Amino acid sequence: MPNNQFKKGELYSFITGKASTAIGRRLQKNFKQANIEITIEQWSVLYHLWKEDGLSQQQLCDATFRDKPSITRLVDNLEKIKLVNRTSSKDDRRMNLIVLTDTGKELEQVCMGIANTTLNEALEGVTHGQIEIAKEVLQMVYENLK
Amino acid sequence: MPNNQFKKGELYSFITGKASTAIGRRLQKNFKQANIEITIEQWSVLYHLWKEDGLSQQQLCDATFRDKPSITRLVDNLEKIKLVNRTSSKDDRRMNLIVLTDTGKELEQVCMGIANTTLNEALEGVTHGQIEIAKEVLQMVYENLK
DNA sequence: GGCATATAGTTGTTTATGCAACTAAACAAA
DNA sequence: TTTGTTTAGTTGCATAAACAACTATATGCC
Repeated sequence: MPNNQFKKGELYSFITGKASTAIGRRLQKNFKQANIEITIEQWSVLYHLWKEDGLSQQQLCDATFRDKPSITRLVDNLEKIKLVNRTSSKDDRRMNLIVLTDTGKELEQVCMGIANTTLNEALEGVTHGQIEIAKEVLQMVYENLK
Repeated sequence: MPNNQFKKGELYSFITGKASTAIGRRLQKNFKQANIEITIEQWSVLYHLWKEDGLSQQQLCDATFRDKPSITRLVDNLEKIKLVNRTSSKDDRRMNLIVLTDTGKELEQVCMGIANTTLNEALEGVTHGQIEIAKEVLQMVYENLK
């Protein structure tokens, strides 16, 4: 992909990822309107726990593309608002298994509903084919830089 | 775009924007390797000043999709490392015009080179057609949520 | 001119990120 | 068993984001 195929202005949109930023902001706003007081970062952790409860912090790092300090502090804050608990693993005492509280579990339905609504707002007028290609490109970019 | 066209796992990539995050991190790393000590957020401000020097903070907000406090503090930090100066406008004394220092101007060549290289790394193996569609989708998402 | 309103920018607070340095447990090799 | 290495997680520090509340200047209207 030679340089000269890009105009500077186009380059910028890619790097700063304004579209995904916009989705994140909208999601946060939609959570707030539903009186759900969690950040999108917290949501992204909960999202993986809803799929599989009791993940270790390291597994959450891999799943959310965050580093260990970020997960430490996100889990700190999720514990503070009583949505998850740390329980140290019996197999390997180095590991914390992060387990949803009942309140944490109860949030899944409504949060995933809001996430779906938000995505539909974001993708209005975009065809299924376009979405598939966009996903492919994003995935390739991610793989290239891994 | 009905809900059932999305699997949950796909939804997630869109919202968290891991690809653009990855590009940002790589860019930062490439700057660091070239001994350029600026953040990608600072770069995104400089980028617009290189295109047009003497923008107001409000213009930088619009250009970078950031809010006013964010720009205030990015300009604070850019002033601290002596890459820009605030000069209050004579036409409208409410406005600060942000002007590149000589050092700030000198960074353009090498920084834009690194940005281009980074983008080429990121987009290796992605066709021009795919990129065009991805850009369209991101633009539509942004417009939908504006 | 004087008052209401809009606009430009700043400050405070909470949350999150990235990096480096750290502790503690597990594991592997001699 | 002791020594060195890897792995899991935490802490400290600087930078940045989002939101609300604030100051100061400009503008529009009577």
